[in-house]
Amino acid sequence: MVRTPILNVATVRRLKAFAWATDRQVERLLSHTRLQYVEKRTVLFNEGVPSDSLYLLVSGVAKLSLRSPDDERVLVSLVAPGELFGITSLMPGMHRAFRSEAFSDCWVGAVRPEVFVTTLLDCPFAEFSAMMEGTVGRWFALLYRYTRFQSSSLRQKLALALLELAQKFGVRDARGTLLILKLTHEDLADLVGASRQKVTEHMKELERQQVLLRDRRRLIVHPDRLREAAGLQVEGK
Amino acid sequence: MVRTPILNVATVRRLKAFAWATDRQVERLLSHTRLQYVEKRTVLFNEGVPSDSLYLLVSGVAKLSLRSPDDERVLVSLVAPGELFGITSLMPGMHRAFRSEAFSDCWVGAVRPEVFVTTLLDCPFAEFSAMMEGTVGRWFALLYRYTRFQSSSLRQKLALALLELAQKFGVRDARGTLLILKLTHEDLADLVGASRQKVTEHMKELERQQVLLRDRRRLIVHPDRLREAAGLQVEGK
DNA sequence: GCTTTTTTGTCACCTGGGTGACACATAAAA
DNA sequence: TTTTATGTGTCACCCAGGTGACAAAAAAGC
Repeated sequence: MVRTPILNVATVRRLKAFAWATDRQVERLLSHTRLQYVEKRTVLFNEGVPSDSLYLLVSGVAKLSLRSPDDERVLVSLVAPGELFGITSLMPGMHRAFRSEAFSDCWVGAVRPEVFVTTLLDCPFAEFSAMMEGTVGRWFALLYRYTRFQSSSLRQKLALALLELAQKFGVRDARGTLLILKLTHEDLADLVGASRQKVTEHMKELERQQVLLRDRRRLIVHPDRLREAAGLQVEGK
Repeated sequence: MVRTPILNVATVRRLKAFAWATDRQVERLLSHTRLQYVEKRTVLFNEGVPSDSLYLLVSGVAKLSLRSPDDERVLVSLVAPGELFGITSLMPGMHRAFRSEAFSDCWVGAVRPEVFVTTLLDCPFAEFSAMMEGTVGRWFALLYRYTRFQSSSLRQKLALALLELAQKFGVRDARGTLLILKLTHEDLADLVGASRQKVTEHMKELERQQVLLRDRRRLIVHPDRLREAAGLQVEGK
């Protein structure tokens, strides 16, 4: 059997977690933290599920990953002792962006995000989390896009980028979603990290397939067809 | 000449910015916001400089980018009206991660981050920003790594990943920095989004070049040589 | 309108990295 | 110790996407 570690203020300090918090705060926080043992390979949470806990890795190594469009596992990050993870729980109603599993046998501490915020910050959770969403929410979306880029073909990256643009800059139109900015193929190439020429080829191909069309220098995309053309999940398989 | 837009509560609501804030709060915030016109292609801030302002894009399109190891510009994201950007200013002492410039002529509102936080959240800036750093700081680092991955060779990605691991899991050792986890080449491959075989080849090559060595199944890396071998910035050119 | 500059479209050619296959080494299990 | 499973090292071969080059088409200046 495994020896349960002691989780007290000294331990937290040694882990360099919550460095900014006072001893009192850390103590209060710990009294609401439940320590759990997670055996290697065990999944702590899956991507897509509601997020209701914040985790502190006490010992071992945890792993964050996601499943790419073509069903491969992308290892997003390895979590070291002392790190907080499961941060989506700090944003209102946000679902887990990544799967988390034990890379080696781990001890983790779990806290409810409300407790975490109110203990360490003395401000209502709802306000804090709205603030988080309004400020770092988009950054998170960016990270999400980039992790998906990993292991995608150029065609898929292009689709992903266009979908994001459609969401940000699109207005509904009889023919689809009109992007209200003038983008050159070069801009798109820079955005997806590809060469201008190949972007031109793929764009042409996408026009041929009727998933997007151009009105002078403005793009009109058809999100659903785009998702489909790139083999991204339309059906929730 | 360009007509100055009116920046009032109604405008902010239309932009769907600060959706969670009350009218009073928005009003107060606006009274501390200076509106400025930024002409297309003008740089608002550069990566690496201290960050002392938070920006709201009022109209136009802004662009975030960074310079990759081999000196190419990577377009990280396009910012739409209503979005906040320059978020590094919310974390203590953090420098700008990206360059921001006007993609088209823009109007932007600039606020001091302290004002932003104290107005909308009623909690001391120092505490809030420490909290931010402790929670989303690492996510930010991840985003940073991924944006650099774009436009890097496998060799560079590997170097970047190993450097990150050395920072998280490394302990000083007579021979360099010892990584205290057992990693297979397959794990590394998943981390950088490459095939196991190629990772093996590059790792072997790196061992030959003495930038890393193995003690049984544990890696010992030499961060400086690693950075150099991958052509990353050692000198602050 | 006419020029100049910027984009787009399409080549032919090259290369980094993916794939499958298999031998060898190392570690875990029995 | 022997067996079995899991990593590592190295092939030969293929392909997506990079590069350079250049003509045609659109925009932007004038």
